Amino acid sequence: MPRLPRRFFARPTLEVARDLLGQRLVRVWNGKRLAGIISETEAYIGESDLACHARFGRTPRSEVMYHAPGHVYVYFTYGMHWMLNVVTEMEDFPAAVLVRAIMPTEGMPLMRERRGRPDAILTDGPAKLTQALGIDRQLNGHDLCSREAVLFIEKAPPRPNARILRGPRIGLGNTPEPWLSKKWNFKIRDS
DNA sequence: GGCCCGATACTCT
DNA sequence: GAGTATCGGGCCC
Repeated sequence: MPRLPRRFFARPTLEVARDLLGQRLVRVWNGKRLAGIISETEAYIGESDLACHARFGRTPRSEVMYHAPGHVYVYFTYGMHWMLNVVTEMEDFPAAVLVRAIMPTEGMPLMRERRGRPDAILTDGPAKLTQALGIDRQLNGHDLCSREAVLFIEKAPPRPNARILRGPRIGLGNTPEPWLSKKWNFKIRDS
């Protein structure tokens, strides 16, 4: 299956977040493929979105969100976790989709080694999947659409039985309304 | 299944 | 100095 082209990401963030569900996230590590089907995403859109890291404008951390669509924004949080985001919309407009969960399909032995936990909880959270795939600061700013990418997203066959659930974003804590309640979280529920 | 809590270090008003 | 786009362990159903 072909890789998603840059124009896929150069669209409204909510559309990208929804359409990323069911696609295959691939990490190439030492020539081996680690992959999984994206099953949960979340949109963060612009400086006015008070849950978005660009709410303070262009800073060293948020810089990558202002880059061209198809780049990857990887950030560190809670003193120990890495989060994977895909930059969307047009260059200089800061927006991204957080990948919150994947269903593992390839390279599970290495994922198990990295996680040291049961298969059922290998990649079912944003920090779990980065640990399983070996994604950290080194990949911040990486271009998913370049020929030499070691991280990219492949178009996967449609999932006819998949239902898409929408809800509020997770873990926003003190974020004020209306941002707290925006239904910008998307997930697949297979039936 | 659920709730509570500590770990941990980086970001920025 | 405060807050954080989380996880896992301990505990209780």
